[in-house]
Amino acid sequence: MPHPDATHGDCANTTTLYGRARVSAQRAAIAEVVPLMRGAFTAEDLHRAVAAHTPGIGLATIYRAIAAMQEAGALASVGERDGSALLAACARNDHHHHLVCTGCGRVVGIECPIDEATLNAAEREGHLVTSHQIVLYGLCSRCRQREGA
Amino acid sequence: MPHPDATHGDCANTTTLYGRARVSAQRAAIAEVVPLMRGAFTAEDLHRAVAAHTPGIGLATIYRAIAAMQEAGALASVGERDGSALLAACARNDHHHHLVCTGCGRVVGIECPIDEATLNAAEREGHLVTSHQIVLYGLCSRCRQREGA
DNA sequence: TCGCGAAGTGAGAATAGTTCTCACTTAGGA
DNA sequence: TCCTAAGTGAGAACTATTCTCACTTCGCGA
Repeated sequence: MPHPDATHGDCANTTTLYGRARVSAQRAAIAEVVPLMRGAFTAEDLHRAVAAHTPGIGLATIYRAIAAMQEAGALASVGERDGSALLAACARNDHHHHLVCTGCGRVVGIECPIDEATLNAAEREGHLVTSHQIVLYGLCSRCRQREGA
Repeated sequence: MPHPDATHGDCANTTTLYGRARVSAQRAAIAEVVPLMRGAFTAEDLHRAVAAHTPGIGLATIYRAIAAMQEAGALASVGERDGSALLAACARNDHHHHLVCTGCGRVVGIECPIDEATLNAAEREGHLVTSHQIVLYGLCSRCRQREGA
């Protein structure tokens, strides 16, 4: 049951997040919360966070919104924690990957670290690479500074 | 209940596959089947294949062996299919990654496609990369030839 | 050869993340 | 105002994986 007084539809942000999918009040609420999530989060984390703003929102709605956002490239899966998928919001729309900070859990978007030439090495072996999935693990700049201090 | 007449323990192959873990008859049977698996496979696929040689082997045993082999680096997770984890046998022990062929499902071990210099770019932004996980998707040499033909 | 403790096993119950179903509501175009 | 497609909440269903339990086996020292 979409909340009657929530904003929806014409929000520029949400159209980016959901692609061409219809944007209801619930999805708009989710779209507002996602960029505020710190680091990688699970579907349940997101449900809790959204429910704080929009009480009564169903878990199924969360999963449906996640699927729509993943399809639109606004959300990425960056591994798993305790058996549930870890998600991260994508602030950028271009081709990029993620660095998951093992210190604070924050997820940072980074340039694609695959060198074209190196990628061609696979081609020299006869393979044709059409897509790839990369997750880097390490320390973000903040945690690194904190460790150094 | 380990099968009384199965070989175990002193198989050079299995010690590589399981690291320092104890190698029972069941695990030896699994170790024999894993290299024969074509392409990526699920735990259930492996269970079926092993059960053909060793009837009655439990699914829990399969999962335990998978965990041991992953720890030993003999088995890698290369994504998922229909909600279950996709696994691939690692023929090599050095640092490498996998190309999952979208044509035949075969998994090929490939050199790490991350250029040191490019990886350092993340470092220039202040991040410290300690590990990474890469899966490439595309066509293996065989499928590419078949498509070209 | 025996005894002992650690580790592996099969069966199946338990857990939990995710998906599906259903009746209903809403958006938006004609 | 209708009509249709799509979204919603609730909760059941599904299913991959883990856990528990009683038992067996291995490895090693005496």
